Amino acid sequence: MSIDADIDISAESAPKKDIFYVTTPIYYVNDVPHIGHAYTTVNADFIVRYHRLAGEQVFFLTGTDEHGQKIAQAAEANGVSPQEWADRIHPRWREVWERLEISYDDFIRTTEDRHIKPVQELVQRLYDQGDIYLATYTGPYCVACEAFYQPSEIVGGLCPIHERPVEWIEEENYFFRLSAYADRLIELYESRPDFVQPDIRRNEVLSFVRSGLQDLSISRTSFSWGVSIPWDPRHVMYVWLDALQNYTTAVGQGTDPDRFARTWPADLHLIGKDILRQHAIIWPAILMAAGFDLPRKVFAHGFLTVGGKKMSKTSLTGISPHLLLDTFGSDGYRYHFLREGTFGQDGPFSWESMTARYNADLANDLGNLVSRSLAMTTKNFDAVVPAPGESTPLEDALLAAGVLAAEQMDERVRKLDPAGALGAVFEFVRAVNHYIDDTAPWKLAKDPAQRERLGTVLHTVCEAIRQISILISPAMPSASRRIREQLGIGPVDSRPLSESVISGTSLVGVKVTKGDSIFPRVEVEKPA
RNA sequence: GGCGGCGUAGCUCAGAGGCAGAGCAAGCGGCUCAUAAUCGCUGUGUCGGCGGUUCGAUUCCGCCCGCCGCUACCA
Repeated sequence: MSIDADIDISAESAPKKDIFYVTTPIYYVNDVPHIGHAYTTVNADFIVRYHRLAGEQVFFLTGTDEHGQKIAQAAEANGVSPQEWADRIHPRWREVWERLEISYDDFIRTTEDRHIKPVQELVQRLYDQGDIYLATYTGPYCVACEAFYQPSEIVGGLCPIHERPVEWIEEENYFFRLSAYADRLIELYESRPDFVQPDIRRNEVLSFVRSGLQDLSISRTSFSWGVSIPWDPRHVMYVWLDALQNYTTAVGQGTDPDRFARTWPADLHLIGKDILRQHAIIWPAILMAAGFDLPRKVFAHGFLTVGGKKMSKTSLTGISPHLLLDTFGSDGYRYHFLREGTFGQDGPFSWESMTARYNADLANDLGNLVSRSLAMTTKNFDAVVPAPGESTPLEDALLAAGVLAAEQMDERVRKLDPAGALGAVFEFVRAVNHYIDDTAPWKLAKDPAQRERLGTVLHTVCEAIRQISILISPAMPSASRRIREQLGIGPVDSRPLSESVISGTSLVGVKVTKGDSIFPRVEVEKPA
């Protein structure tokens, strides 16, 4: 026990993990952003903003993956160097994230020194300890995929994905001993069922690993646009080996031990289901080899479908985030992709359903609630929130509904159910509209004897809108801000919802300003 | 072929061994403060098909039909 006590003392001085760390994938600068990318990032931002709102310390990372053959090819086709190409494309991503109000704390680019150096150090270490070895690999290779295939997969000499001829390549490659980690990976999935979520993805990963793992080819000599292998510069790293490490290099891997200790492991790697294997198998194996802690959770969401079909690249790029942003704004955009469908499963996307949902929930229910409430406050009390008189069971019930919404939201965000979380908030919005109908303040206003009662009702409504402005802030930061401006109050505090939502009568005497509609209705016609 | 998932109201989806649910859309009514808004009321569903276990299954099991995912490196 005395030995333990000594350890405790030293542990006390060492920094401990105290930051909630969320990542998105880093996006390939080969592509311009489409709504699928934004789907991942918007959901991550919602989760992050919620945790910040609840008063937690958070670190939110996104970025761009800038190495690999496809980028070299794209650069060449455009007559510039790969680095120039990456420099030119990567702002396209930042622009979209700006417009979508993505509150990332850091944006990492894999071509930055702060990334490359620690990556090389770690890979060198894995080589030195025997996790990486040299071997000759021969097989069919698709340039577009940047990947070798199993001979059995090649149909008629064509790549199964791109349907173009594969090249038969013999290459001297470095390999990572992925197979050596199979047992530990299986143990990981079994002992921590939450590591890979949803369950269906966990099952896929588990059965894949159980079927046996081959070692992973982690270097290329056929092109040079990548992080070079430090002990053998003829080779550059396979993009995933480089890219995955963004999650650790961004938080101090090999450069800032204190920061690393406070941030790593990631609490959540949010990804699309297409890159599940890299995150659920390769990445943990690399981390095991490196001796780092493993992420707490890898969550793979589903894809958007269009017209009931899997979204193709062409249909995806056909729907630009900018087009939707022009019509619905960042709030409408974010709301739709958080609220519609079940996170984790594939879900349909259509302009019609997005418009319908926007008008029903945002314009009619919430926007109009703000509008009617502030109009009545303006008309009856010179735009100053009145002091409440005695409350009735109606007020008590509404207060309880607000508290319930906050509780349910908390529970559902932590279960990674954004749609459910917002569902709870909008149930409260409906309850407030209902309350106004029940109390009929426009009738009270006609009877001078009911002046105090009218004050109670309008105070209660304004207070409820204040609560709503807090609850929607992770989903719709701009709308939250605009509502609070009209209410005459400042930005949302960062503290537990139980405190901020239930904070009583702070609005009395505040001057409100009925401004522009928070959510103007959108016509159904889709722009050409 | 192997492993797994899905099939519930017009649409998107919840659900659970014991009287079938929500939101949207639709219809009717109320109200008039508000963004033709809000509030109330109203449906129809052989809960994919056929068997089995059970006092009782849409929920558990088997088979079948139809979609889909994974099966070595595409958000």
